[in-house]
Parts: sequence; C-alpha cells; structure tokens
Amino acid sequence: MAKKLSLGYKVFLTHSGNLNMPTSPTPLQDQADRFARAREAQSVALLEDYVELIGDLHAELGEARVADIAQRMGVAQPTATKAIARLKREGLATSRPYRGVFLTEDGSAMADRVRSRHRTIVAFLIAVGVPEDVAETDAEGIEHHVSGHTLKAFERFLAQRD
Amino acid sequence: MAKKLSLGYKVFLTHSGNLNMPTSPTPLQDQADRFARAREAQSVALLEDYVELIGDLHAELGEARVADIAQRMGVAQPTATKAIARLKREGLATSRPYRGVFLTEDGSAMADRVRSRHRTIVAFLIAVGVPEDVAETDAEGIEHHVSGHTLKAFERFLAQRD
DNA sequence: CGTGAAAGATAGCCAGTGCTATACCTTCTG
DNA sequence: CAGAAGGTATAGCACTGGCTATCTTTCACG
Ligand SMILES: [Mn+2]
Ligand SMILES: [Mn+2]
Ligand SMILES: [Mn+2]
Ligand SMILES: [Mn+2]
Repeated sequence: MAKKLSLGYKVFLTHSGNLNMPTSPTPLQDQADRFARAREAQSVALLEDYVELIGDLHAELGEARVADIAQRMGVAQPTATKAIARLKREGLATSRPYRGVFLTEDGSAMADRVRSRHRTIVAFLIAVGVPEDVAETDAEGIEHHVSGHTLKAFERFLAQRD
Repeated sequence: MAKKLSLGYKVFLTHSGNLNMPTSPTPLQDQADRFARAREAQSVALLEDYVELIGDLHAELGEARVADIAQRMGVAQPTATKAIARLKREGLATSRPYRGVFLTEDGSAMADRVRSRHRTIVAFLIAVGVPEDVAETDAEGIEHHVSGHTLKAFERFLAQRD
C-alpha cells in the first residue's frame, strides 16, 4: 500500500467515480472481483463466438467446415483449428479429421443461449437509437459482458417500449 | 469453402476493414470485420483499465504504487509490473524504479476519456433498471466495446429520460 | 543510525490466441 | 482413374497476460 497513513479506512476506499454516494463502502475487493469477472468473461468470449458461428453454419449450409469458420471469424485457418481443439477439450464440440465440426448437446445449448442474447442486445441498441451496423459491431463485444440481470433489463425495455 | 453455392462475389471480398464506403454489402466480410474489431477492443481493454486505475490512485492517494495497482486489479504484483511495462512501451505511462507510476499526457487523456465513458455506461444501465452493483460489474467489461456512436445514444437516453 | 519488513524488480513457467510454412488427405475433373 | 486443386492438420514462432519464487531496494522505527 502507498504510505501508511492512518490506515484502517483505506479498506473502505470506493471506486473512482462515486464520491457522491453516501453509503455502500464498496471495499477494495469488490473492484478486484469485477476485474476478475471481466477477465473470466473474456476467456469464455471466444468459445461463445465460435459455438454460435458453428451453429449458424450448420443452419445455413448443413455443415461447419474449418475453412468457413476461419473465414467468418476473420482468422487464419490454423487459428480456427486451434480454437476448435479447445472447444473439443471443453466438451462443446466434436470433429472428425477432414470432415467438419459438430456441436455437442452442451455446445448446442450454449449456441442457442448466446445467439438469443446477441439478438436481444442488437435489438436493444437499435431501440435506443444506435444504427444497425454499429449495433451489430458493438454487440459482438458487449454480449460477452452482459449479465443475466442486465439482459432481463434490456428485455423489459424492449417489451415496454411498444 | 463448404459446397459451391453461388460464389463469384467472393472474389471481391477485400481484407482489412476499409469500412465507411457504401458499396457492396458483402456480409461475410462484415462479420469478420466485427470479430476483428472486438479482438482489437480487447487488446486495448487492459491498457484502459490500468490507465483509469492509475489516474484514480493519483486522485485518491497522490500516487500510484505497484502494490496498490495490483491489489485493485486483483492480480499478482509481477503481473501489474508487466502491464505497466506495456503502458510505458505504448507511451501512456512512466515510472521510476521503486517510486511509482505516472501517466503521460496521452495516458492522462485516455484515463479521462475512459473514466467518463465508464460513468456514462453505469448511469445508463442503472437508468434502464439494472441494480447498481450489477451495473458496475457489467460496465467493467462492456465499456471497452461501446463505440462513440453507442455512447452518444446512451447519453441522449440519459438526457431525455428526465 | 541500522536493520528488518514491506515494496518492487527479475527470472522463469504456463496457457491462450494469433501467424506462416508445409505436409497430408479428399474431392473434383479431365 | 490419375492428377491437380483445395481443404485440413501440424509444426513452430511471437506476443500477451497470468502465476510463483527469489533477489534487491527503500524506509520506518527501535
Ligand atoms: Mn461476440
Ligand atoms: Mn455474437
Ligand atoms: Mn474495464
Ligand atoms: Mn472501467
């Protein structure tokens, strides 16, 4: 810690902005936990995007080939292969060499969940005045950091707006 | 590519995000560009969080020590040291061994921008019905993926709501 | 003052996610 | 039905961002 100061109250230092709120100490640990959660979300983000995309490809083309996955993700083919290896390791997908990629039950469930969330967020952004293409771009990153609680709030907003 | 399908327009797909030009929809490339942008946002996210935090620490304690940075980020001290090395490499911060970390003009500007955006997003989430602590957590990840366009939409919403 | 505890730097490990180059397998086509 | 073409796997490199262990420096206090 910086200096010693009278210590003891440092435990109650609140995060950046507030300074105006009266109560809620927001201990140091809370902020660290938030960063940890964001890091965790990030580590899951790639899995989510791949799984959603593989589901899309099956729906559109009847199969998900590595080359298509790589092209749509905007990465080189070996990068996609490596990501698919991780999906398999985590029980989200299977694949037979030179044959394509398939989602497991878990992977399929994740894909549905992720796709639904993606659509809600895009619809919500458009509803608050963001142009569709911008909404689509921002949603691709935002989606991985929106909690169930926030997602519900977005859905409420969309429902009430009509 | 899987199957042959219509192809033919694939020849015109250009790499990299030229964006802004109204010509040709080419949805395939668009999606790849969106993923690329999300990846880019992620690579900047850590810098943004550190820079904002260093600014906060200077405001609260008069200095930013590595131990404080590490504690608030929820990482081990060498991890913070390594991140600070990257900040220095990118011209956002300086530091003197065993002394503390200081933001450059660029770093300071980024901190202000990032802090303002962070607050706007938290306020916006609260305004649509997300509890404060959840808003604070989700914002920590979301903030790095919100474009200027979307941020403006959030600000409009906050202004009109009253 | 001197010194020990705390802060910071450094070394080295690991996993993840990019990349290129190249070898291998399948498929299409003449 | 033999290649050629193209899709896929593999090897190997770079960089980021975690970690622990350990060494060095600073500074507060006895
Ligand atoms: Mn995404
Ligand atoms: Mn998505
Ligand atoms: Mn953040
Ligand atoms: Mn923030």
